[in-house]
Amino acid sequence: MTTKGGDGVRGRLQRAALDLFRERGYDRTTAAEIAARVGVTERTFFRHFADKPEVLFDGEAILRTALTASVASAPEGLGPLATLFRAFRSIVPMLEANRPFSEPWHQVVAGTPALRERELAKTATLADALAGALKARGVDDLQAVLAAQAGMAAFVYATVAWLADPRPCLAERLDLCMRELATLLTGGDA
Amino acid sequence: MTTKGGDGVRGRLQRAALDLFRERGYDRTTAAEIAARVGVTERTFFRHFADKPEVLFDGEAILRTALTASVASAPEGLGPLATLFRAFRSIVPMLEANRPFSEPWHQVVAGTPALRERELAKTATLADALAGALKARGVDDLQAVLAAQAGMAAFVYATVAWLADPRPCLAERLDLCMRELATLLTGGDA
DNA sequence: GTCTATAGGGCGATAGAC
DNA sequence: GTCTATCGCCCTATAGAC
Repeated sequence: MTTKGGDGVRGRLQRAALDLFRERGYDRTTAAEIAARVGVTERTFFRHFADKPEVLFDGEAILRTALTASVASAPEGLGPLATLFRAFRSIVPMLEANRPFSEPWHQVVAGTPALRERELAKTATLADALAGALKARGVDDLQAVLAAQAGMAAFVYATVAWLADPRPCLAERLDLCMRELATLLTGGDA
Repeated sequence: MTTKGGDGVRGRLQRAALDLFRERGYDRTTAAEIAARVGVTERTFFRHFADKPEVLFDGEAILRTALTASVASAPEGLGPLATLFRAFRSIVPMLEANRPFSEPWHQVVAGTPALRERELAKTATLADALAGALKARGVDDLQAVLAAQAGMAAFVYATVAWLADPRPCLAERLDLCMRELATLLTGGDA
């Protein structure tokens, strides 16, 4: 859900924002202060980001691209959930490389209602994209939406737990969540 | 996710807000205008609702109370998903009675990014509460969270489809979504 | 209730890249 | 010349402080 950001103004704004949110808290930090730390004006901040929360949510688009590409290239005949888990596993290295940035990022987001709300919106966008990618493979609408929602829930659970404690590793946690999901759906008497 | 609201100032503010959002759109409507239509000041609006979007999201607390009560009173030994579906079925009459209000409400919310974001937050709160209610019955954390998320996804899908088209009825749509959830895994090898 | 700071949009001006 | 990034200033509505 995050990325380090490049060397341009945009990336520097993102890192300055995270630093300031950690120092003073999200609502005690103004967009003008973030901009000032980077040496640009408040107006420039809002040209890069539609609103204040958006400065911390650049990463969703990257994850979305990687995950939908994986779904599209999955072998024929693989079931919807299995296809999704293959996709999640494929981005594990990316997430592991990004952990030093994701860890403080997640702490700030988790502790700030306005940012949690935006995170939910981004997660929903991602789930929608995954459902769409499944539909492109011939999965029907309802199945695609349910698989994407359930799969995302497992992915988020695994990721959050792993950010709180790196052991066991993310791949192991993902496998565990996926298996629990399977037993939930088949084992329970609905 | 909604309620008609009573005859008090609060309920009248909610209905005035929905009307105005439909007439002019959400962002072309100010909190002061909503207050004025009801005959109170802007300050009174913000005494009742923490922020502007909140005026349309009173219903979540009511649903949450009803659903968690149903989960708590479910028969022993019922599986997590079955427990949730029993709860969803129990509120079908309430939702059907509220349909005349929910239908325009959903159109406004679906068409307004700021409101969709708030709706996701409310849905997440509801899912958290359901996971908590399952845990109180002895379901372990991961299973409870996954069941609550998957169940909510099915519930939302059924409700949205039913708001778009009343036939088949909500109860039938719910049953269908629940059954599809169970067959998610059988379609492919996870 | 009143007063105020901040979010965030509109618009034209400026400066460099090409 | 155009295109793009930034600035600066004006504005209103939100929402918190008093």
